[in-house]
Amino acid sequence: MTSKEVFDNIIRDSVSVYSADGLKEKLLSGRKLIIKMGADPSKPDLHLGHSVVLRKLKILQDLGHEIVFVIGDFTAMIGDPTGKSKTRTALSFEQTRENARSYYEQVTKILDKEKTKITYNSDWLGKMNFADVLSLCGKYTLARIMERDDFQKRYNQNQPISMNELLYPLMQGYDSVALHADIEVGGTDQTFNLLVGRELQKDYGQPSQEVITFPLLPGLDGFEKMSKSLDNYIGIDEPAEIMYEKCMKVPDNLLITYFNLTTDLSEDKYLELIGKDIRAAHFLYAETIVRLYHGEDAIAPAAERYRRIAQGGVPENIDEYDAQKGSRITQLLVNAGLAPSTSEARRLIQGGGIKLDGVQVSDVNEVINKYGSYIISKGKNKFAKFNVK
RNA sequence: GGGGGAAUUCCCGAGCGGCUAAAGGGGGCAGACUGUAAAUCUGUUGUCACUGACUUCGGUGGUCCGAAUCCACCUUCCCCCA
Repeated sequence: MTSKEVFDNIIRDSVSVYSADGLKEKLLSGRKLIIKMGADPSKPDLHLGHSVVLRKLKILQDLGHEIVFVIGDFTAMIGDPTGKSKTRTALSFEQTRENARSYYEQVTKILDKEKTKITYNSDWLGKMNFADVLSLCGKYTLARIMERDDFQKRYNQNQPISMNELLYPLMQGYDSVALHADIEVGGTDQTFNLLVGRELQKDYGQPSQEVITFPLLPGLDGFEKMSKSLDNYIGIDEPAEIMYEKCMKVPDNLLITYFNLTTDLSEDKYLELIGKDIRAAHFLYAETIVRLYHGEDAIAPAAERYRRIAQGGVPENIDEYDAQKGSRITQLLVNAGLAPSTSEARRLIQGGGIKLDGVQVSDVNEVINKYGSYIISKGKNKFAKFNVK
């Protein structure tokens, strides 16, 4: 793609660009641009939601621009700005480096290893003294900070907002100053923070970065945005067969969105199929995603496994556990992680959700009293094999 | 600094001395129906050695035969006044 084509591509697929003229000018200038993207320093589990932005970064990278990830290790030391988790523990230095390594590894499943750079915002934020901080704070006003919708919401609902949280956008914005970023990209939920960077650069006498926001991918539940903690995600690191299975679970009404945001297929390849045979369209989607992250060879085994389970069969390669003769089924369920407690295991049996070698278990006290191998299943697609010796 | 309110199980939220492992909703899990989708209906949702026992209602200590419910102190949050 040429710079012009990339520009058109971005304009088409982004939600907003601030400003489009500025972006066009920078892309056509022929300069090597510094493109920033912020990254959470907690243990990364990148999923298809992240891939939406990463895939655009790849296009920019292919044009020769420099992609810089900012690991927010300094910001993480202070706490969680969303107010959701009060108990998030501060990460140690070693943890942040370890997580960054893992982040880099996942990110380079999409991006070019050589052309991708990782930085840590503690490098500059950690060196600022109180006078520097005051000077930074002086460049912004409370009213402007309070424009951020989650601050506003929490304020109106009488939820606490601590002072350091108010500084979050400033810190993230200052990252752009420190990097001399030309462009910053992120999901639409990041809009406010990204724009603060734009303002701050101006205040520090730099040209303002261009900000591009991309749509958030809805999760498999069809309501929330895709996220690890809500367990509604398809991870880019997951085994092919899990990916395949999850792709089949994408809600029907979101399949177009998923095709659009996470694959390279052109609309004519899937729109008609979705209208005609939604199930076939799901298969196409699953194949496309598995091909993208695991290659052509991974498709057939994953599809085979899926089909077997869909027909009520038991897949190959399920987790195996040793068991003692006389063990209760409830205990085995806990051992295999199919139930978090024996109480839950009992409920599952009472609810008819547990099968032993394909036969529904009806007695919560049922015991395995013969030697051999047994397959216990929970629901339609969770299995564990037990070898009783 | 002064005054007033609040803290309940994953979340929201009822309960205000025994009938309370704690209403109701959301979410989760399982069952039926299906395409391992959605919608709908049903069950379930503290733990365990499970017809019983144990631990839970911000924390500590008390009153009482008995406390999520009453008292004292502490912690955190919100509101109003300054």
